[in-house]
Amino acid sequence: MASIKDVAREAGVSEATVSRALSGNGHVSAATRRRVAEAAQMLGYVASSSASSLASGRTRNVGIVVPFLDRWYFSAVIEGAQQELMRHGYDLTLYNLGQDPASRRSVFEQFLLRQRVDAVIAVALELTDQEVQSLHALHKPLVGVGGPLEGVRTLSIDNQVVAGLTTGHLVALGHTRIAYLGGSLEDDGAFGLNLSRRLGFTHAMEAAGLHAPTRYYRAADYTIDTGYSAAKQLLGDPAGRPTAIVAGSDEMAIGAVLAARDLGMVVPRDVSITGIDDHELAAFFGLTTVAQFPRGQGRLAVRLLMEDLHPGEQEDELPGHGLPVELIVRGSTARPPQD
Amino acid sequence: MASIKDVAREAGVSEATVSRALSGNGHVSAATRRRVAEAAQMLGYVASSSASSLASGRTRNVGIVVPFLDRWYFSAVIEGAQQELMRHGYDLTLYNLGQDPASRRSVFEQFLLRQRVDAVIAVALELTDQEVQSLHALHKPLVGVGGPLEGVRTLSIDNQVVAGLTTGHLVALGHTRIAYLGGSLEDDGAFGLNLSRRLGFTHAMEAAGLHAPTRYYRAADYTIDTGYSAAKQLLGDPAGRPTAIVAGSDEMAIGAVLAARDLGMVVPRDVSITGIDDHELAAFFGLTTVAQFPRGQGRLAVRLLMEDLHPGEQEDELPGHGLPVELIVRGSTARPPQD
DNA sequence: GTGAAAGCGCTAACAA
DNA sequence: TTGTTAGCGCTTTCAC
Repeated sequence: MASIKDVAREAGVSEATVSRALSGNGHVSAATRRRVAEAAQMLGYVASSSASSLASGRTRNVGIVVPFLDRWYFSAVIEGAQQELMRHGYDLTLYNLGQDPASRRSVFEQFLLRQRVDAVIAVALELTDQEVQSLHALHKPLVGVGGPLEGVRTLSIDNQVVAGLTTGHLVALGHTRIAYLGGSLEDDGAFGLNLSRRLGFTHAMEAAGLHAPTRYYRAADYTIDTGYSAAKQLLGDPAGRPTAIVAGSDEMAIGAVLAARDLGMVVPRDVSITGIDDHELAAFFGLTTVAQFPRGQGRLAVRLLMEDLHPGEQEDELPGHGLPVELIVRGSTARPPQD
Repeated sequence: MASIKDVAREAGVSEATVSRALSGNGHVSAATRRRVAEAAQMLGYVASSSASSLASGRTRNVGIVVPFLDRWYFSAVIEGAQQELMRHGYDLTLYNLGQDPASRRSVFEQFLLRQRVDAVIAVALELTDQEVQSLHALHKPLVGVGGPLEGVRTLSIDNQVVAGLTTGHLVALGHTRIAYLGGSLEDDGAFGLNLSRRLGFTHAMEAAGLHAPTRYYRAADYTIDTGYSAAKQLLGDPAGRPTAIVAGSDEMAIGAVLAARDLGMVVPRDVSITGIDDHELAAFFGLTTVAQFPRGQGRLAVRLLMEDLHPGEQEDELPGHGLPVELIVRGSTARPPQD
């Protein structure tokens, strides 16, 4: 492995100059810069990140903490963050909390403290006060994605608005008997996510002068599976069943679509169904939904961090809290059956 | 941030002793070790990874290179690897090749060369010769998961065997008109994955004295979407249609299940369908499939690396090439219709 | 614009 | 078993 010393010798300059020329910090004449660049290229020199980190105190690495990996939303956020980090020459180190409490603890008490990262992105995390403390104690730039953390800047869509959008769409189509399929309020650890979406539904209904009876509210836990079961309950009894279902996520909506089909119903002729997310499967199932853009959220989180890490280099001002969302109308919604 | 010097002072020993006590390298008396541990605990000391890396040449970090993130298989492998790495006190840095050629190049020419990782895991990568060269040029332990790389140890299931398993299952049920739905042979970049699975099917058929006509071979590209279309073609014509479909992946199989339903067929009464993977959705669709265990593959990859990185510490011998697979029989397969 | 030199915080000989 | 010492390879003052 060629070292900075080799490059210096090859280019006929001091190590300090090589460092300056390659990093862009400090003034170097154009000619020297070129000579150094050529020497580095020739020798295949790439600065050792540990030496550089130790000397400068910057690691060019960002940590991302997630509660799961194998869900569409999380991997999309990670992908977006990674892409943007790479553009800035940063690496991404992954901390997955998982379900094991011991490993969870060690993330906060060991891994994040090793001075390996310059900043941290926390994705949709539900943390104890102490864990939030640990994050703040790092004294490093910190940004949350997808869920508010005590005293942490967070990128989050307005869940109430989002649920209102799909509900409003159905109301506009003429539906009056609309049911809501969402996360349970009992274990709404996820930052009031369940509550916000449900409130968005209820408010949009009220705004239209409508009211959903209690039995039209069904709980499921964001999987196709539980969405399927809940929807079967909802649609099983032909008398007084809803003509539309607002689901709190695409997975639950897909479950509802499949449940309707299994009951011999045709979507959207017999029942309209909406989701939230624009999940990768949403298009296949022709689901009307509200897209949020997790990849963009990951990218944006990185941009915010870069603003802290390299002040004055931002290319453009960044949007604040209201992240973009978009109602995507597909084939799963239509006017209610005329009976 | 407390440094090793602070701990040394607090514990009344030299820095070297602190290092030895905390890292476990070198002999330290039990009493000293305890004192050092207490001092470290008290001061909240965690060794700086860059300083430690620079001095020791070891980073306690492993790089994982993947072509995508947002697919079930990859995130599962990553999750498994991450878990196991954490057990060993290692971090995981993520390199996603993505579709942009420039970023792809910089992974091999910049990022991996920064001495940030002790070893590399390459997941289902299709690399150019030059890229493989770059990996070898790192002179670091290297292991592939899910696809052979020139001169790299690789963990891979036997795709031919796997396809043979599902085919054999259908044959045993009495099916004779069996179709194959798999990746196209034209762009079989994925290490002959498409070819191997198809061969597994063909051989199992031959072994049973059966033969599938050319029109029973249909190409799709591992998505629900394309599986759906291909299956519709296969099942659309009631005359001479197959009684069973062997799909080369669960996604394609799920597409086939949905296509059959849309054609008014009942699975498995009218047609049996099998997949490969045991994807997270397989259980919901009642899919008979062959499970491979990507999480376990990620874990195993790490174990192999740890054997190189810390020789003589392995807890148990590791299995070699034949990774475990298991035929999972669910409701999507049954005896063929009696006509 | 460039060089000399100190030092980032740790580990690993080597001595004792 | 423990301490002393010399780096690891870079960055960053401070001179010039």
